Formats: sequence, structure tokens, C-alpha cells
Amino acid sequence: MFQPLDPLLHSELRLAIMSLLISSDEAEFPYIKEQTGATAGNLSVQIDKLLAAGYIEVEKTFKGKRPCTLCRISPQGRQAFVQYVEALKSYLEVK
Amino acid sequence: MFQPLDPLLHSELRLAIMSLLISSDEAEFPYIKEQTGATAGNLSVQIDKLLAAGYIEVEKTFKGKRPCTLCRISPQGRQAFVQYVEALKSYLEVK
DNA sequence: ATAATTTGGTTTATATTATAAACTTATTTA
DNA sequence: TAAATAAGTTTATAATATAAACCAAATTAT
Repeated sequence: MFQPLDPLLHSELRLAIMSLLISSDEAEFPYIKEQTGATAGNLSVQIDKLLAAGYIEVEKTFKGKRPCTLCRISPQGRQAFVQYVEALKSYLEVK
Repeated sequence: MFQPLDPLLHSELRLAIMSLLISSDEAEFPYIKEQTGATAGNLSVQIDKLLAAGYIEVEKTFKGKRPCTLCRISPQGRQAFVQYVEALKSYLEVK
């Protein structure tokens, strides 16, 4: 009937992050922050969770002299997102 | 960019309840319990929240000698569900 | 030169939420 | 009449989301 929803993706901010990454493939911390409207603290925590789950990869580099945190979606992340969307349909389709 | 997700609907169990009610219009507690696989306690709590939000109406009757809790979606609930689905699209569509 | 502000975050604390366990009451069934 | 089942509710706990507080380095203003 209803397919379980991956709790890692069923979160407004994490879903927004993944949504950005699935189309842009990679994005910098400040860009994600701006696009999602999240606070830096919240964003940092949620990025850590996605990283811990293996849904994204995080590369810490520098952009000139300033630190730059680059996020990229992983194959597992991409798959999890697709599955999440599939699962969601079981709740949204009129049966 | 991303539309906010109504936190009352962005919950696996409450979304399942609303999903059932939007298509069947009304349903009994045990039926919802069976369809969602939720525990009675959890279901009771979430039904209360949907009721408090005005998204559903709850009628406590009897079916023979046994109590029967009947849930029905309200116009506000229906509207909120439709809006939630709209908002979700902003996360799911490839941009 | 140095004080204040901004950038780019992380860590920690709090408040909310989801969830199940424990409980209640009435009704069947053994 | 004792045990089990049905139909829930209340309460406790564990997880979660979120922002506030913090930190370090770089930039800008005085």
C-alpha cells in the first residue's frame, strides 16, 4: 500500500539539498544556503547527515584564500532520491 | 525556489492518513490502522493532530456495541493536501 | 595599524516530533 | 468466570530539526 519513506530524505532541508544536487550535480555551501534559505548551522548539520549516509560527497577546497565546501551527489544518493520519489507516489496518487 | 512544506502533512503517517481519506472520503480507525501499518497509539496521536489542525473531522459512534471512530477529510484538509503536493513538486521536478 | 565587519563555516543546546509502550474499558470467546 | 480481543487513549522516550552561539580567517573602514 504505502511504501516507507527514507527518513534521511523525508526532511524539508535535506530534500532541498538533494534536489539541488540532483540537477546541478555539484554546488558550494553558500549557494545551497542561499537557494534553500537555511541557516548555516542547520545546513552544516544536514550536509553532515547526507555525507554520513553516503548520499553526497563533500570536498573541502579553497577558492582563492577563502575556504570552499563543495557538495556533490553520489550514485547511492541519486538512487535513494529516485526511490524516495517512487515511494512518495504511493501517497500522492489517487487510488 | 523551494516552497515550504506544511509540517502537518510532511509526516509519513499523517500523509498516509490524509492520502487514504482524500480518496475514500471517510474511513474507520481500524481500517486506517491496517492500511498504514501504524500502531494504535501512534495513529491516535496523529489523528488528534490532524483534527486539531482542522484537516479532518472525527465522529465517534458505535458499530453495534463496539465503539467506532470515523474519520473524514475536511475542505481545509483537502486544500492543504493539494497545496502540499504542489509544494512538493518544487523539490522533485528536475529544474 | 588596528578595530569592526564579513565570510564560511562548526558545535552545542533546545524545542519539537514521531513513535511505541503501557494503560483503560468494554466485549467476546473458551 | 477467566482469558483474550477490540478499540482506543495517555504517557514516556528517543530521535530530529533548527537556531543560537561560537570560531577562524579575511576583508574593509577609521
